[in-house]
Amino acid sequence: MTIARVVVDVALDREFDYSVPDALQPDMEVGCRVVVPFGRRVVEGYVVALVAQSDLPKLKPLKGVVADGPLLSPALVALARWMGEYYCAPFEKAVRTLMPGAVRRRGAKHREVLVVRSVSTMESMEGGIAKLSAKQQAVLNAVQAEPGIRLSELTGRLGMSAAPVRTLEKKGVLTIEREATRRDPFVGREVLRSGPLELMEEQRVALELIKCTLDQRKSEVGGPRSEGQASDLRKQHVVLLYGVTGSGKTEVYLQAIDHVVARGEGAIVLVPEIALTPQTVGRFRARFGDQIAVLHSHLSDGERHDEWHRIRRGLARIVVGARSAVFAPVSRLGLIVVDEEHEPSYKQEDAPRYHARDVAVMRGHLEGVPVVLGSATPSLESWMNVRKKKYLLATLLHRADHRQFPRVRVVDMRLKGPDDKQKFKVLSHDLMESIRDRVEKKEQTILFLNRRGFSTSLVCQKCGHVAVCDSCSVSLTYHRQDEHLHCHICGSQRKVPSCCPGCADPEFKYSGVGTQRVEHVVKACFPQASVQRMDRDVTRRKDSYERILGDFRVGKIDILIGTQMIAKGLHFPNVTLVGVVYADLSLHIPDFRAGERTFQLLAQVAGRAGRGDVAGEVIVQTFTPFQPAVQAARRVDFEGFADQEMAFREELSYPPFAHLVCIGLSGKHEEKTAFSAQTLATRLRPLLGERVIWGEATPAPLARAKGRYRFQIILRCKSVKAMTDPIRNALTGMEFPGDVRVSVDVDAVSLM
DNA sequence: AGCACGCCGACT
DNA sequence: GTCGGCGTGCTC
Repeated sequence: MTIARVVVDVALDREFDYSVPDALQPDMEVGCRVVVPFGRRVVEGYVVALVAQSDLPKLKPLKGVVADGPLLSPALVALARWMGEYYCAPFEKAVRTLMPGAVRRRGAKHREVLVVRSVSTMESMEGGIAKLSAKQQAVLNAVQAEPGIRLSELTGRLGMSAAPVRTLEKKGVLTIEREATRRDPFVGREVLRSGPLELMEEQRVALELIKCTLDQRKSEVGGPRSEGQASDLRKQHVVLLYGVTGSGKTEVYLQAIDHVVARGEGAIVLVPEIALTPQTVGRFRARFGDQIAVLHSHLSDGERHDEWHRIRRGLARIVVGARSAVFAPVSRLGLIVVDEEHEPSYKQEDAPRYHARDVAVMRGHLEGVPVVLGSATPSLESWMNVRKKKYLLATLLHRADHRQFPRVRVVDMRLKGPDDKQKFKVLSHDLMESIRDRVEKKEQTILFLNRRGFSTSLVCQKCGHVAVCDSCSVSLTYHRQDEHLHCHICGSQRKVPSCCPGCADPEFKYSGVGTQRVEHVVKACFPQASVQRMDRDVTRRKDSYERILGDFRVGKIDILIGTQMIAKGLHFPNVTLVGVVYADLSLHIPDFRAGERTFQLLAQVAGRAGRGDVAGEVIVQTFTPFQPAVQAARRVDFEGFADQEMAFREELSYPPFAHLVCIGLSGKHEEKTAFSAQTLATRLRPLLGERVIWGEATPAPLARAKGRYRFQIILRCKSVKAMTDPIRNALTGMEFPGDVRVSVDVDAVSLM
């Protein structure tokens, strides 16, 4: 007798066994969607394994199999299993992660959520509004304040079960409905088709290497395995494509995909969320037309649902998407590309906290498919794998667009001599003159600063009081536009006080610089130039992102000031100057990767400058001019930087020389949370092997966020299992007081 | 997640 | 007493 191990839709972090009736036996496959009795109910789920034995003596029989075949391939089920195991997450959660919510519900073209609304006041009056209990009143107030609020959101916020809400529904005061979210199409924009470009020598070599791994796999699938010199190459299914900015990595991807598609196979291209712009997608659509499907977080559920099924049915063979697209149900997958593989946004920040690049490598391994990782500034993890000969390396050191590398100048911003006022100048003399020069020549300038707002903080000069967020341990940022103080962690905002809350003095001083301040200064210095700021505050309105970039492209804007979002992959030929206003910003975050981040950022930003005939210029303002990351960026020297940084990492057993696990605990009560962290650490410690380097339970660098206190325990070891197995053991059966939540972050990319 | 069960205080 | 509110535990 076969037994089906099933993960049910109703979220329980468990698997359930059912016996399979003979009649259903033929249709039974791993990945099938099935209907099962569950308590007094009947629910749907997925078959994740077929086994012969069960721990339980009596099993209920399966009710049925959903007709349209398995939604998950066995390879994807295996991938979920690995993911749950490796990232210390429940298997059930991993399975759910493989499927967009929009797809999970059968028959529905839309995802449905439980949404609560109050019935119109007239009707609820009949029910007698006076008779409500305190809890019910609280529910009603919350619902009236926010009609259409999600049930889960409501109960979470009020800290109660769903029972009072259901009671109110019975009374007819509220309605709880399944709400369907919007429909389909992605955009009505047409794209001009274009053919392949001619490759330069380096690109050709890179493409050949990728094709070689592709064909290797083909022969492997086709015939019996032949041992020999080829086996080395076969094991290495990952190619790191290290190519400087402008070296034409994308063209290599496109032609590799072409090769795959010609064989009737599909491909997945992962792109960082922030780079998933219409331009990027357009480039792929121009080459492959309707064969392209997109998957990213800005799609509506309906759109995601439709794209997903287009992929599954083979109507679209090539998927371009962000992180979660690594799970796209491409049948006959032939290639996975991870562009900008070093990007931290590939890490999911809630469970399962997977890294899409690493999942891609694992999926490639499970499905016998090559994986191409591309970057101008590879992660040290990938670089290490190249050194250890686990990955193959293809290098593009020349620019395909024949642009010259920009000249990078580092400007020392430290105060010299007593004449200097104790004042941080936003723009140094050098940068100012360079901008003036471009404005006169009608060339364009980009100014980069990785911080929004006007000033970092509001400081009282009398008593030193600093405006701090009530629920997060960060100082508030002053935004000039609305005269408000904003918290960049929780998003709360308040009016600027008229006098100091500490000593009632009306004198305030703003310190630190944000993009708004830069905009202000630049506008004052160059009144004749047209200046535009671009950051999350400006871009919130839909389409403004594209509009600004459009204006910049056609030359309506002379100087563009912005954060991260202008640093990535955008290419404007008339930009001949890039200024980095304050390079140290990312250097001072309390994270061992600060140097790596800074180098990557500077290298990316520098890549924006220069065109064929005019060498671009990059001016980097810094207070730490001799910092290795800054110096390496000046020379555009990734390998030199990697050598130096690797030595430091090795000495301290940091990644990539060990894996790092960060256990995070958060809660509203500081003592309870701290105590939980200490208890967990004490319980965990004796379970850890000698090879694990462990830290004490300490407050996280961001000690409080959104009203929750945060503590962490950091472990390092060459073996992930040596950490996750003890963690799982320590955690089982452990109860935490109040609202204390625990998260386990394997290969954490941010330790904030 | 949803459905019973059973314990509580507030009323006929 | 009984009834409704609401926390708790279970689902192969």
